[in-house]
Formats: sequence, C-alpha cells, structure tokens
Amino acid sequence: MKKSLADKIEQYLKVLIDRSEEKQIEIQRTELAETFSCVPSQVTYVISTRFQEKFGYRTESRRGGKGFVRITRFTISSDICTINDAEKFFQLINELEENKMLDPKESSMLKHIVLSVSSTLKDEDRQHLYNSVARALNEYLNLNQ
Amino acid sequence: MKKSLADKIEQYLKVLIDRSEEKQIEIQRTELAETFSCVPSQVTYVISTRFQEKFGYRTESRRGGKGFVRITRFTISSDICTINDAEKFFQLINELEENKMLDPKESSMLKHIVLSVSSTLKDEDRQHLYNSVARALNEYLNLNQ
DNA sequence: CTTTATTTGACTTTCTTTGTCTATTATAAT
DNA sequence: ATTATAATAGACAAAGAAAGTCAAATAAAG
Repeated sequence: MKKSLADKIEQYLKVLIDRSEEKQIEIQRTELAETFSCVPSQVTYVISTRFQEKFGYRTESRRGGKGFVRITRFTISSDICTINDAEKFFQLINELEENKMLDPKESSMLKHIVLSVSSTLKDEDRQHLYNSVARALNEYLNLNQ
Repeated sequence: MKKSLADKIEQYLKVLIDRSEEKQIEIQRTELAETFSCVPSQVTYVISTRFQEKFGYRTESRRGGKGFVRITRFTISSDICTINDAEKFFQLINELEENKMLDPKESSMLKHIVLSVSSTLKDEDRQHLYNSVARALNEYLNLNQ
C-alpha cells in the first residue's frame, strides 16, 4: 500500500507515543505541519481520524501562545475491568456528550468517577455498576428535560 | 509541554503555596513581575485565570503603598474516610458546590446518580459506594486543579 | 461512476502578552 | 486634621500566537 501523508504522520506520532515513558506526547501542530511540509489542518485531520477514544487515545489541546496538542494512549487493562461493559458505558457517555445532553466536563467527570469506582469492585459488581449508573443517568436526564 | 510565561508564574506560585504553612501566600504584583521580567498585568492575568474559586483558590488584595495580593488555597474540610452515608456524601457535594468546585447541574446529577445506584445495593456495599465516589470525585477535581 | 478518504486554505476561536488608563491606599507635607 | 504625592493593584483593550472548524478540491477505492 502506498502511504498517504496522513498515514505517515499517524505512524510518526505512534512511534513517538510508543517510545515515550508515559505513553503520552505533546506536539505543536504548526511545528509538525512544517516537519511534513503540509498545512496545520492536515495534522488536525490525522489526529481526529486516527487518535479517537475508540482507538484508545485521548487528546487535549491549548490554543494561543505556546499552545500544544497532547495525545495519550490509555490502556484498559482487561483483567481489571470487563472491557465490554466499560466500553459500552463510555460509548453511552460519548453519545450523550455528542447530543449535548452532557457537557465535556460532566462527561469526563462521570468517566473518571465510574472508572475509578469500578476498579475497586469485583467483576459482577462492576457489571452492575455500569448498568445502574447508566440507568440512573438516563433517569436524571429525562427528569431534567 | 513548552511552558508559557503564564505557566511558569503559575507553577512558581503553586510551589510557594504548597510550601507555606497556612497554604496562603502574599506577593507584590510589581515585584513578581520584575522577577519574571514582564508587565504587572501579566501577573493579574495568571491569577485571574489559574487561581479561581473553581480551582480551589481565593484571592484578596490591597492597592497603594504596601499593597499585596494574597492567595489562599482552601481545602474541603470533610474527611473523605468518614464519608459512608448519604448524608455525609450530600454534605460533601454541597460544600464543593458552595466552593464553586461543582456547578449546580453537576451537583444535582451526582446526587441523583449516587442515590439511585445506592438504592440497589446492600448496606455495606452502599457505604463503600459513597466512599469510593467521594474519593474518585476528589481525585478528579484535584487532577483538573 | 460513485463513494469515501485526503489535502488544502480561508476563516474563527481561544489563550497569552503587553500597554495604557483608572482606582485605591499609605505616607509625607502642610 | 487635611491635602498632596507616590506607590500600588485593577480593568480593559489591542496585538500576537497558536489550535479548531468547515467546506471545497482532489485523489483513491470500490
């Protein structure tokens, strides 16, 4: 397969992430664009298509002077949580966020809390947690229009 | 991350606060500006963007001769270890809301979810839930300053 | 040939830096 | 005591420095 520019940038970033201690890198969009002699929005394109949550990456960024894009690879260690349920729960939250039922902060707060709490539970309790939180959240959102 | 000047000043102040006995410092805006070779309003900018109530800081100041800016880090008084019933949990949430660490919507959403989930649990699991959610929430709020 | 993915560029938003002008307060002068 | 002066900090706005958005043009895949 002939590698597109997007593929090359993707690979470049993934190598950087793999090599990094924290499985996390920070880049400057403009700088990276210069490295690959392309427009900055090309970098945005690569990040938004290849480094989504569903692929195990999270991104944050800051605009303005000394701005950056941070990409983190998160690994859900399969022995601690049943990927299936956590994943479905995350999916639900993401959907709700997309549909503007949840703000980004609310969304990330819920994810953090549920993930953290679930890690203290036994397998069957964990499953119950995802389920009951999802139902409670649904109920709350219905009650509040 | 390439640190902006604002980031550096922020970090400097946070170190000072952490080291202080009372989690409180007093600085002179002009002096600090000189230390960092910048205009005084840069210091104002850092303080107003990074040391807001929602991040757990309060500021006071006085103009004129012997003027100062005082920054206080306030900590949530509730001891998380003892959060093991609904009442204490709700108290914590209310406190966080008063301190602007949580919006009203976030606050009521959390209450609803935790109450609803807890109603499906046995007594000892319920205790555990309040406690682990409180911990996770605290962790989240700390991570996001 | 149609559909999907990539590339590009113009425009927008956010965050930072700097500067100017205003408000407040302690102190010195009257 | 009253007033003037100097020493602060605050408010606000302009300029600068990134990143984001969106849609049109192009290329690749089916």
